[in-house]
Amino acid sequence: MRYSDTHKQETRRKVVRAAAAAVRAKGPDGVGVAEIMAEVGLTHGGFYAHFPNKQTLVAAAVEEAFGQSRRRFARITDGMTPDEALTAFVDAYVSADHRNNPQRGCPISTLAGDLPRQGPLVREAFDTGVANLIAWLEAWLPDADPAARRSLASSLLSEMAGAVALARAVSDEALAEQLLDSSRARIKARAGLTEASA
Amino acid sequence: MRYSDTHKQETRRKVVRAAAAAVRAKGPDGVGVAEIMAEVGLTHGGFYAHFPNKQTLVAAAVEEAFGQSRRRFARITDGMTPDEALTAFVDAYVSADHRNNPQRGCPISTLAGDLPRQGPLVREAFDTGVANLIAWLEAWLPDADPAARRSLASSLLSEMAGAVALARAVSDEALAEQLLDSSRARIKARAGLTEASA
DNA sequence: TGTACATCAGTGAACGCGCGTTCACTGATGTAC
DNA sequence: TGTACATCAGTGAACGCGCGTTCACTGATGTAC
Repeated sequence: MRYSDTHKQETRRKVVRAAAAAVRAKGPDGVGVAEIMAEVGLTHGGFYAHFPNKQTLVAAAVEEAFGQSRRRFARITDGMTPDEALTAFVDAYVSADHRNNPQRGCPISTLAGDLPRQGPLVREAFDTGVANLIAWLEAWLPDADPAARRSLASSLLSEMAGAVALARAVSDEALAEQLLDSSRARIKARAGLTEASA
Repeated sequence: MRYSDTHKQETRRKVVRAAAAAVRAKGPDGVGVAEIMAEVGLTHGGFYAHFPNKQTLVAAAVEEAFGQSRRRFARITDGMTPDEALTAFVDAYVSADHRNNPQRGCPISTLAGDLPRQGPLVREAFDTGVANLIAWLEAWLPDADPAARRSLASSLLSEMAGAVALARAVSDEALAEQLLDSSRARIKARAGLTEASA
């Protein structure tokens, strides 16, 4: 079967999107090539018409996952003031919904632990994603000297990613909720969005 | 070969200690039973004289890892005031040394991402370790109402674990350093240990 | 317009490999006599 | 004190399985004539 000009690119896109979800849900080493191909309705043998190896797909999946998050938040926060945007971001990130849906969430909280064991292509894609997100946060933070804003952005990202990863790691629901609630309130306070209380 | 009364228990202990290091270095699914047994000078077949299955060993390894951390910090902070102890803890936790030595570090920053995919025995051991560490931190925090102290302890732990996990995840050394430096300074400030600056 | 052909995305069997687990066996040593 | 025996921690071959990757093949369709 020969296909139209764009068919191959469309298939590749579908595979990358399926991988972006699967990799976040099960980890890079927890999903198989065959599993991802089956999700798109294909067999595993065809994989190598699109990617030289699994690592390349995983790297593309990490990029796609960062891209999805970026686009979603750009859409949601469109037209908002920096304060409103940052509030929306923190509320969405440090939330039970995010905790319960890693497959469509931020790749940082899902994949950080797997990254040290990944190949250079994957790590490069991850580095870019992290640096971009820090820059994004910086841009939303209230005025201050740039170094302090950068440091605060780093610190807030570490707490956000840590809280969500920890909330997923523990099986005690009450503990998970406490971790999310505590960090959500304190992150917003630290970003100058509300007065601290919780 | 028949062995002395305590021989079996000693072997078991060695296996668990080897597993505690290996699991933190490579993740629960990244180490094999044969690899751990070989590290103790044994062959894989003997494993099942000590453990019914791999999950049980991983759970014991997680407990052992938490125990090691707890004992080390109890030793280090012995005789210190709460402020000194907390400072020592944060400085050691959010450090390049901790980042570069996951095999003898805190299991939370290493294993959080793997936990959702682990069996109930492992998750139980992890929950206990997290709850204990939060309680430990609480006890060191300056007076305030208990709910606020608990919330602050949760929040600080999330940032510490997140910063170390992120610093390991990125391959850009400068970015890793920035993540650690930012969080270390801000965590200490938040815990009332120094005036914020970085 | 119609036809023969080349293309190449996708198929599915096969590969080598490492994994967790099983099992028949070994042999040093504590114990019973 | 000396000896025969039972024990059981540890051995190493073997198992079934799933993985990433390879490869000979297929067949629908764009293209050349």
